[in-house]
Amino acid sequence: MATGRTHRPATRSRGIPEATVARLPLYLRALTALSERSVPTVSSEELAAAAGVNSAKLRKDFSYLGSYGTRGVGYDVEYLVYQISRELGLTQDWPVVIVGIGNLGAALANYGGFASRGFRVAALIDADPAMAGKPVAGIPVQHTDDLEKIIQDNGVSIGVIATPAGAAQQVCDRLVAAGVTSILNFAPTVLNVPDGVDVRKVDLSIELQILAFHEQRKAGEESAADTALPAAAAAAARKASADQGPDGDVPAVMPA
Amino acid sequence: MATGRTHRPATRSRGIPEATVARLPLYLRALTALSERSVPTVSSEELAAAAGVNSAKLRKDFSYLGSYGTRGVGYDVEYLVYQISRELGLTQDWPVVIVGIGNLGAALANYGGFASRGFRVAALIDADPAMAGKPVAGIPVQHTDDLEKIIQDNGVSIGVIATPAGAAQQVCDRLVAAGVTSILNFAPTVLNVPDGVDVRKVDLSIELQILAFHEQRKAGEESAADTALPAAAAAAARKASADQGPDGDVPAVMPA
DNA sequence: ATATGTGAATCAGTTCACAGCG
DNA sequence: CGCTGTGAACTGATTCACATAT
Repeated sequence: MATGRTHRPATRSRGIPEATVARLPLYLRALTALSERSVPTVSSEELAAAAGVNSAKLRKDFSYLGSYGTRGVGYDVEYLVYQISRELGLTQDWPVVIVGIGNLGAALANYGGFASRGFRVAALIDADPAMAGKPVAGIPVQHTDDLEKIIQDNGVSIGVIATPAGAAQQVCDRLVAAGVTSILNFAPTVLNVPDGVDVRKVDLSIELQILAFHEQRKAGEESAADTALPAAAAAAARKASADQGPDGDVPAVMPA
Repeated sequence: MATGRTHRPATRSRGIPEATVARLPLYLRALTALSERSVPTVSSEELAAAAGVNSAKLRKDFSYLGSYGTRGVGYDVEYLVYQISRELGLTQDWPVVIVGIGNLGAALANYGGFASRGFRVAALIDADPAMAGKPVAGIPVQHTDDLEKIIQDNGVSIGVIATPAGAAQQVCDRLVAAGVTSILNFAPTVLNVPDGVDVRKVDLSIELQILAFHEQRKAGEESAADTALPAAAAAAARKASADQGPDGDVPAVMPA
């Protein structure tokens, strides 16, 4: 194996690991903050601390983009901001549609994070005829019937789904058919999409369940889970947060 | 070196990989749907398809929980629902507070995903005195001043931060000091927490930037198919702000 | 002297492929 | 048989540690 095809051309922007891509926005945010404070340069150590990662990882990440630092000195903040922005495709304008203007959709439309950084809410779409024409975040809601036309007229390639779960796949199919190739899904459903379409999901319920898992573990670390405790011990367990062993173990057991 | 932190090879299958934990809610959702349709058993193949993963991964995941399947048959739906629920800590009640009742916080309070599965919105907290007493999703908003008391009175161990970025760390510190040990952060900030506190973040802006990265690459790839000449056809899509402009370097990226 | 950039080592997660059980 | 459960191989990500450049 490994005959041939393994070596990548060392040119930048080819083959950046997914995990690295996912951290670039984090670095960018930290750098932007530094830029606003007119900090001219930053070391991998400092920047890593600001982004909440370790410095070796950060350097490795940046090495995939190219050699943008200066040995013995650090990284030029402005220059890095520009390079990362470009790498992420933020130097261009991305029109986005939000489908499903309920509580969440409306909140997203109003969310500042959308407007910043090259993302522009091009249209809001909802299935409820009563919503049609009503402005949300200053943008009139349009009816689902016109979805395809809206996508095409605005050259939209990124769609946000904030519909109820039951409608999500259907909306997704229509978005994809109309030309959308990236979807951010807030509906609690697994979306099926053809190859070439990226889906990222944001799922509140899943995040909470993951937290609950760890929370449960903290609360009863030694008692096996064989017996489902009635567990109203949550309140009692709270106080245990104060004590944390240095290298752990021997967690306080809390009887109800 | 690194102080050989051997993961605990506990007597039983304690030590479920993080990646597996993150998928359990997905399986649970698929199983719940089957359960509602009164499907008695399901194979790893079918369930994997419903959850959007591959079947080997699913079987491996389940193997960390124990041997809950029957060879030649599959998994008992009801039984698995119970086992996964228990593993995730969903057989108990988790009171949750939401801090920051703006558009997003209100949407979260109204979100159905919260109410289901053992999570209960115990309180809504906001810094705006004008909000105090106003009901959101049927729950009166309380003022930040009372945060500590609210946490303690309700035995809250999971907090959701939906404040503006500037307030998030401060809120986080107070939550942790009051006994919260799991935080779901919607604010676009890296939170610093002591050991023993779990943070998960949900960041719209980051997700969009990741999508933009892939989107940009799709656009650029159509022409650079390794064989074709550098046709200008798809170059139109790629705005080609390729290298630094002759004059200003200042990128026109505005943060928020 | 100092901090980057990167091979090499390590660790985590995924997939394979088949033994083992119903 | 069919389908689970799992060692083994593999792939990807992280961390280490130091040569390298300023």
